[in-house]
Amino acid sequence: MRSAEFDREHVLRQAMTTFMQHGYSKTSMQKLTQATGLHPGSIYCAFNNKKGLLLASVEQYQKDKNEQFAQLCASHNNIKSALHAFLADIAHPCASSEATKVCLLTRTLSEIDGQDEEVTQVLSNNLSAFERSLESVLNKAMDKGEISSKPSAKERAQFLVMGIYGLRTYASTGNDTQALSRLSEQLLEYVLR
Amino acid sequence: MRSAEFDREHVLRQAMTTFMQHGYSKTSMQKLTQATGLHPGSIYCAFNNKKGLLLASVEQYQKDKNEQFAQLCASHNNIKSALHAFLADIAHPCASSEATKVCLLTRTLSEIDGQDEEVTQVLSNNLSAFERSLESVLNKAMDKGEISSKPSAKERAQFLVMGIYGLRTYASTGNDTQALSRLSEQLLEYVLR
DNA sequence: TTCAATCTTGAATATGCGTTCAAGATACAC
DNA sequence: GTGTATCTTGAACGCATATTCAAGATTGAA
Repeated sequence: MRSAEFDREHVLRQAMTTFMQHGYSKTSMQKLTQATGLHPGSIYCAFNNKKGLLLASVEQYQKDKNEQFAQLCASHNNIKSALHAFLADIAHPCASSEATKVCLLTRTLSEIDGQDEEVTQVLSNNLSAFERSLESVLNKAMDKGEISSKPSAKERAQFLVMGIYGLRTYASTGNDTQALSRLSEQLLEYVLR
Repeated sequence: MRSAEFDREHVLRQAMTTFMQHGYSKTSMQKLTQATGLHPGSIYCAFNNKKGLLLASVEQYQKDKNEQFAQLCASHNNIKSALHAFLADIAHPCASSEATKVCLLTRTLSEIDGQDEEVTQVLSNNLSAFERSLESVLNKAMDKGEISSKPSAKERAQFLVMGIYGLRTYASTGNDTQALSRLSEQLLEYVLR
């Protein structure tokens, strides 16, 4: 026997960055071999094809984002400061030109829309899973009496998710940092009203 | 002499629909020749290249959207019903599977991001022009005393635009019509607060 | 040390793409 | 009616792409 030589997580993080930077279709296999250090044959052996590598990258992305979010929640003792930090983490890179300014899930979903049912499903599922995890955080805040129960956690979570999508797109139309942070504030104010 | 035989506006509307349906890079010249009825040579003669056809389509799209918006504003006597109708026009196709469910400007911007400076500029300019026209409508509503002047027209317009971007992305994650119209309501409520 | 199982390598393949261009068709001026 | 300027046509071109595969390299067990 002989085991694979590459570090799967490392490869997937390099791949996801490349996908975020150039989008799915403009990320050529050549770019992927350069970014990951793997040769075409190895990629095809480990992930079937380009789409397989995308799906594996998406899985890794979601895993990383979930961990980040859990840590962020653990390090704040009230929902307002937690979500404030969360939105700042989104808005700040948005105004920069880093690859991480976009969301792998929404960018790919928008690009792939109507082209591949499987990828669309996976992305949608991951996005709604994250909405539910926001909902659960809001529910906990209700239990602790930090926010009222009148607009339900679900409604709040939906509006927040919509706002995040909007923020990201808004940021891509030109980096008005001032407006972006003002919009984040207003969004948070409304969600925690 | 001899004049061109095709109807430019018709051709551009067919092209823009194709671009909205498949995205820029997956819209092949073959698809465009089928959709427009023009042969490759004619397209290259009239629009230089694929990118030129995109830019011309974007111009036509913006012109059409501006006309629609002006008519919509003219047919409502208060801002609330006007914007309500406007959001409904956005949200309803979003929940369907028509090509018009996406916005040519944002979809293309997201796909092209970081690849072509000229297209990025044109799209961003068009989007902020539309934000300003929303701002102007809000200003008129202030003059008529329909809304207070406290959150400025600019701030309201920015939040509304962010919300529209968010609505569109939210819609693309799965067509929960119920949630979509509820989100529209909340958005409107907050913008006209 | 030997051998076979497995992984790595990267050139080769087939396909689809945007673009060009020379030949043919057409319309208008005279 | 004739000539010419212009438009239309679509086959052909070069290029980039995703994918394959057979040869070479490496591992670990016997």
